[in-house]
Amino acid sequence: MSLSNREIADIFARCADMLQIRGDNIHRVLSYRRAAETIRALPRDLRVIADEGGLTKLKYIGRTIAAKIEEMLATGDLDFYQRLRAEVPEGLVDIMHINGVGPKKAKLFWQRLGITTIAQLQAAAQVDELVALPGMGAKSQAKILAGIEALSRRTGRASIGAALPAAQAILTQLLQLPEAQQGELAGSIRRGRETIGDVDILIASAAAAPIMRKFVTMETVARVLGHGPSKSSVELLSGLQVDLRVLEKARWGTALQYFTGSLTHNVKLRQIALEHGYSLNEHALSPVDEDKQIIEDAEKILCDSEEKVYAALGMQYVPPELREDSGEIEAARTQTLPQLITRADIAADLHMHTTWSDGKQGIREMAEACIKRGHHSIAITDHSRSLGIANGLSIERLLAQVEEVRRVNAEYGDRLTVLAGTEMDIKADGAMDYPDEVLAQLDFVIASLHSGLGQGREQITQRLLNAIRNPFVRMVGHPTARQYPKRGEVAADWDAVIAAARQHNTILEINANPLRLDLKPELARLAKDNGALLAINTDAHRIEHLDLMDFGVVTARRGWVEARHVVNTWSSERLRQWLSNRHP
DNA sequence: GCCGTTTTCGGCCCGACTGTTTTCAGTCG
Repeated sequence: MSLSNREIADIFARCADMLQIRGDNIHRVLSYRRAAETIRALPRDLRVIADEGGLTKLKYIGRTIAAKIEEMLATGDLDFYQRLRAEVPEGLVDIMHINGVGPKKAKLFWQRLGITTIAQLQAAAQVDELVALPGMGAKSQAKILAGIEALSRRTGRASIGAALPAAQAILTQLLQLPEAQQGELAGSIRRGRETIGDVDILIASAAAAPIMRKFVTMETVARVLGHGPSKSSVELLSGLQVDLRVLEKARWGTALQYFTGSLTHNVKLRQIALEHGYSLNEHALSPVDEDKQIIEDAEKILCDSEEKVYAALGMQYVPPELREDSGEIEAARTQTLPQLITRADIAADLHMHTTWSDGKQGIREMAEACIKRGHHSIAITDHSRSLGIANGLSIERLLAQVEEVRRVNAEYGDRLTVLAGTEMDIKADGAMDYPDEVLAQLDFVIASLHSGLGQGREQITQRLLNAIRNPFVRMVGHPTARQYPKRGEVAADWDAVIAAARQHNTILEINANPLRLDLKPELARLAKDNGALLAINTDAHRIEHLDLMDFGVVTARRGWVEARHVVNTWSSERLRQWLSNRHP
């Protein structure tokens, strides 16, 4: 049996943890961890890349790790991993993920008390066995117990759709304090990642204490995890962890850059700083000598904006969404970063539902709301007849809706173009849910996967290709069908899907709903690099959902997407023109 | 174990907080 990208990444991550517990060279440990991250973010199947002989061209994958990938692809297992497991009990990896426990403590519990599972550790803590260990005490033991409880409460990472409003609410509260001069969200939320581990907030102020005090006493705080003069951490009642840092306004640029990350982006930036003769940290650029030691009495460069940090390193300003060490550093050094799409470029929304199927508002209400949001065109795309649970439209109802849409469209004249469409199911057997003669009467046909999502790679790929090749299908909706945290993405040959989409001029959607964000950034980037058209749509089921567009735009930006790649940035005229041509 | 606009060898980011310590190790981001 063969292993998926995800499973291979997990095995490397576990190897890294076990190597670290064993006490191996930390840089060797980091190599495995970086390789795992590379594989996790990969938009393509490792097997395909391996067959092309391209494994060692991937970031942080050299000859040794490539050989291990080959072994896993061929045998479904990794001898190196099995040997590590024989040496280091695997339960220690879980123990290491308890907040406050690292590799050293995990090893200590194992070697002194024979503990190899979280349950054993919890039991030992409950009968005060940990306090006697070197470097441990009553507080450490209590912290570990709390950490175990937190781990069981934790449902994993929060969706950005849930985390962003919570984070903004806290930022707003803190900015109301007279001592707060400036504030912003940092970390993965600022980079627009689909899921958020914890929230980072930065405030500029000359007086940190009152801001920290306010932060740790907010009514949404469940417990205070740390409380120092420049940094505090809390866990909210919702389980979300929030970190706050307060700093001088003069150092705002270095601090915001530092705390926005990502880790690997920052590591590279620091290396570039050293090439320029500076040590870069959250406080300043500090001149260094030949041994890379900071020259104590030399004058440091303070940056009050991120632009100044990048400029000091001879680089273009890198938008936060690109800071993932996926080529943006190199592009910024050669002044060749893309001109990323912005919310202002979006002029249409081509995927939304109404009361005809499972939406909450009628066609006119959605149309009015879209005019308010500045769109020149929308597509009404209710569910098709197979999706009974969503009140999908029979052919008769669909044709009645088309008439209704035509009337509404006529009423709006030049103010708004309302396209008659459908979000049609790609059925489990690969057939389209409406016959071609019905589809021919529509302006905009979306085809989406809603059922049979557990099928194998070949079958799913074939279903997507059927849709893409259908002459009436204009777009594939939420192509991977993932829904966070309910289900992962379907397995498919995305190279083939994207190539067909390009050949047949079929749009691939970036669905803006924060639970989907599908295509994900890596696939969106692959799609635009290979010449496929994209659209960013809200899939709104009610008026408020129309405002989720920002999440889609951020996801597109993370995929290096420019306005020219996205159909719903086009003018009304160009869109009409494009739709009037039957595609090949 | 990876990587290379000084390098195929010798590096690999660095500061804040906590708890246990009397000057520091471990953890975290």
